[in-house]
Amino acid sequence: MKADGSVLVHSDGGSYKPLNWMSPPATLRVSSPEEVDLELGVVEQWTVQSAKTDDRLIINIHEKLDESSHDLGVDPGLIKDGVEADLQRLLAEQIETLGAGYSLIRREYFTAIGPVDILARDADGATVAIELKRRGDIDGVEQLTRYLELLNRDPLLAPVRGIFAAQQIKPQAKVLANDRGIDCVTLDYDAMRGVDDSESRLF
Amino acid sequence: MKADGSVLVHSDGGSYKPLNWMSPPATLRVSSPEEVDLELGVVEQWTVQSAKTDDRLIINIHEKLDESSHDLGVDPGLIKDGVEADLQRLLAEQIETLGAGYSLIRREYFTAIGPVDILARDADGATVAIELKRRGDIDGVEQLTRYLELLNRDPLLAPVRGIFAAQQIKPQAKVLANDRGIDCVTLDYDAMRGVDDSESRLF
DNA sequence: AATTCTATTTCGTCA
DNA sequence: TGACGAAGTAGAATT
Repeated sequence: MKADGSVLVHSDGGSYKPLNWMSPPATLRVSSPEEVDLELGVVEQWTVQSAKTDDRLIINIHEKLDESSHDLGVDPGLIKDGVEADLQRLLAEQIETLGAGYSLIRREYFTAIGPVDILARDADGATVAIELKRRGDIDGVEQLTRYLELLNRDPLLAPVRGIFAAQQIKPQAKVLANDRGIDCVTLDYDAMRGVDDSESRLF
Repeated sequence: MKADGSVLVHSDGGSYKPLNWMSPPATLRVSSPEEVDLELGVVEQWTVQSAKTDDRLIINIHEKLDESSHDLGVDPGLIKDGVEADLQRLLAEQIETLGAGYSLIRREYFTAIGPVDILARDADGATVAIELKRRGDIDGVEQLTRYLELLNRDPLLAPVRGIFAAQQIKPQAKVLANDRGIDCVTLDYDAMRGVDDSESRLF
């Protein structure tokens, strides 16, 4: 039973799909043989009632092997690493994708308002801040703009150019970026991964 | 962890789908900080390796709240009740679906070689054995044939006719049934359920 | 918020 | 056993 009232009935094998279940939100009512007339051999009956619909899951428990409950606190949610992070790693490794003579300064360059995805140097030695997104939207351009304002106040770095790199850039974002003097680069993830994987391929 | 080596990582909410998992068959290797250099705060690392592919799921465990293991024996598998059982209950209640003057003797009439789904009496008082299937296949006809042979040896019941009832009957099964003098009846589950539900409907 | 589309899908059915 | 489609799909991306 999960904190939201959902209940999963699993077998001791097979896939991740339960034999049966009740989706949240739901409430559990436990009945003992003293309260309710249960089938012989049933020590407890669980009635899991969906809060939204009239669906209910009724579980007859014949034997209890173990019982324990733990408050796991607020669910931090699943953070999927691997897509944007991969893209960042690949671009850092293949920084010359952006142009000949580019060199990496560092990934995740921390600033007061957050980390810049990639900080690099172009062929002329000028600093370049790169914002990476899987899909390039206006939000990303705004974010990069804020970083650029901040970085350009640092005399050791200024002047800092911006590059907005994504697998796909929305027309609106492209217009906004150009308006602010930010270059746009469309990345070919498959090609980049191909270059990266070449050494581990069999043929 | 299930008996087949599969591992599910669940959050304390959300649906039945795990945050991450490894499908069976798989093997688990547990590493402690003494054996392997683990990140700070990680007390144990689980490596779940798929037996078929090179996929592996690596889990860093930061805190153990509880740990227990139970041998649940051979998985009896999921038996879905409600479809064939429902059909049997409905037909027993609406036995006249088979013809005017039919009456129920009993459901699940036990014999030495297994239970006959429904035993009834027709308008002429003759005994009728009914085999129910969702989809009528040759197997079902064979099964009913065996029951009929047995039942017809009982002088109190003989002669016993057979009816093969299903929502859908395969042409091959129909031919075989006719050849053995067994009648075929196609059942309309929705219509039968409609009749049954009429009293519990709001309008 | 509603809709469309993908999935380490899983699971059943049919050929 | 493999192909094909449905799922109480779930979950993400898009409108």
